[in-house]
Amino acid sequence: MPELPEVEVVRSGLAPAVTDAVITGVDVLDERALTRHDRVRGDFATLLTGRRMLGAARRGKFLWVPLGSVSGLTGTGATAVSGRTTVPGSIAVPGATAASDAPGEAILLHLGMSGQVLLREAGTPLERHARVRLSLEHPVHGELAVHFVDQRTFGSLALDTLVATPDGAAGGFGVDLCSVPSQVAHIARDPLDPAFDDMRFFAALRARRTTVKRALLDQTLISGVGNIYADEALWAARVHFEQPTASLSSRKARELLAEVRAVLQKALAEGGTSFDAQYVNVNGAAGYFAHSLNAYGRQGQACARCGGTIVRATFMNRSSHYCPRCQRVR
DNA sequence: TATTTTACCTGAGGGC
DNA sequence: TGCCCTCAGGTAAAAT
Repeated sequence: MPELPEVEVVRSGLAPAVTDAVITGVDVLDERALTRHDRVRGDFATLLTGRRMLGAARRGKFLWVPLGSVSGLTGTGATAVSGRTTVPGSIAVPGATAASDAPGEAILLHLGMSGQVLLREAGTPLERHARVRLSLEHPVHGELAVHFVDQRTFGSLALDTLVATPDGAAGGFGVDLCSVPSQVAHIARDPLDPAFDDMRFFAALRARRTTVKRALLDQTLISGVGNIYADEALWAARVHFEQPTASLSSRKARELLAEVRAVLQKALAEGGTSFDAQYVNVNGAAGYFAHSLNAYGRQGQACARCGGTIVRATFMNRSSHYCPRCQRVR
């Protein structure tokens, strides 16, 4: 499932292909892929066509592509047929940097449960669950296509407005701009973000009247952590998933945050976690971190640390995996 | 206001 | 073989 490492793998693969590319066409194959897009702003395809992409950024599990101004050719021939908007002719503007390129908008993207962003050569046949296709003209790589593929349709794209970050730091990983899409503004920074405030996180943990795994999954407290890496970090820190946050000692809270960072970084180094075809990088390749899991999905198997048996418990209508011998509520 | 629960969604896999 | 049911889980809205 796409959590921070998987989304970062997608971002880093996407960035070189989209930076300075111009969107020459947008195919919306399934409107459900645009549930985050506010139709009042206008038609998604029309709004995007002719825009220049300035890079690829990420905070937690959210991705966004800041956009430059509409190219000079937009409005000279953009057509929309059955959801397809196309600007005829070459509209690549390599190296163009106008004052109007100040990014005020971005393509927002969330992979949901099963979303994939695939980088394809122009004309590549669409995948079975392809929802949106962006056709690009890149000054170096030429014609490219970005396919947004999503089996369960929990993922979504939108054109969103960028808003300033309250702390004045860069909005996310991959950009220097001190702004984030409005739909990401309420999401906390992720623990790999240099601007993540450890002390603020610890204070929030103490103030919450909840349990530790709920807190780790709360994207307004710390972003990027999902069910898999929450279980792994809790296992590594020897913390039970139902430990009340207010009862965590300062030392244990620091240890837990360190383990969250460690597990995310290790997963990132291994290309993310793939259990099936639901997570792949922009080239369609799977990650290897599933081989390194110590708790998630290992119910009935021996704990690698103490030899106890890993248990799967029901938690928030999903699952939680832990070792009852070395992860106890204290 | 803070926290918890539910809806959304599709395909794989198991049981009959 | 085919049908039905359960399960997976991130986000946001609804409920408590």
